[in-house]
Amino acid sequence: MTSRTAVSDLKRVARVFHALSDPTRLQLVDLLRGGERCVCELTDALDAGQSRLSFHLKALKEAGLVLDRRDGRWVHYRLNHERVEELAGVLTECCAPIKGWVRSRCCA
Amino acid sequence: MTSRTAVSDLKRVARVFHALSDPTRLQLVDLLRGGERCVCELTDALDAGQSRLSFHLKALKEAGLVLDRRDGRWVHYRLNHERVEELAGVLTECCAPIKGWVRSRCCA
DNA sequence: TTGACATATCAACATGCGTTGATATATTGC
DNA sequence: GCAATATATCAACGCATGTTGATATGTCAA
Repeated sequence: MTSRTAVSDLKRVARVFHALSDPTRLQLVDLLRGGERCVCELTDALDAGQSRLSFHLKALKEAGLVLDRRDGRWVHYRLNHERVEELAGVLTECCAPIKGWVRSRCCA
Repeated sequence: MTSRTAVSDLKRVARVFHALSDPTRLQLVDLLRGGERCVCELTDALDAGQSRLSFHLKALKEAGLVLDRRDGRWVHYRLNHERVEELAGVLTECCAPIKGWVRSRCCA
């Protein structure tokens, strides 16, 4: 046994981290901390092109980090707090050192 | 004021998240949770090419997520728990909804 | 000093990602 | 239905990233 985490899980987690690996998307997440926002609000706040925002919102949505809701001609996005919390948990686990884990010393 | 977080910070954070956006690197982080490991142990565990591992370890190192230590002809890598904890903090902040933040409704 | 070993770096390549501008798809009000 | 508005998707482009195999660097042992 070399690892305690399935590779398929790692791929999934990697995709979520990738969604957070872009400054524009982090700005979006930051804005959404304040609550639900429609795309036009986000476009104004970031002063970014419409297709560009749409691209990044899609990336966040596919990673499960945000949820959307159509309201008439507008679409509102909000943080998926559960998923963000889950991800924070993954990182917190890394800070807790594993005890009783047999060290395989290949080199002295 | 559109955001509460400086863009320069976002770029820095984005780079760290990017380091975690690859399954191989997540596997490395997972292995390092068990403590310090030399490169040959990691190469064995992942059954990966040597230059490939070196590439990914460099990425983690430049993101500040791991630290290295030369010991004779071997190099040992370990998690930088402080940095991982810091990143977990960034995510935890996102889960705490911001109160008293005036909503700018551009659309009803 | 020479040879073996551990690790890092490099060059070349293929693939993926983010940007932009154009077009498509709702939805509303007239 | 038609025009206007909000958002999504597409195509094309350039750039970054991950992989591989070859080479360089550093360290030890004989």
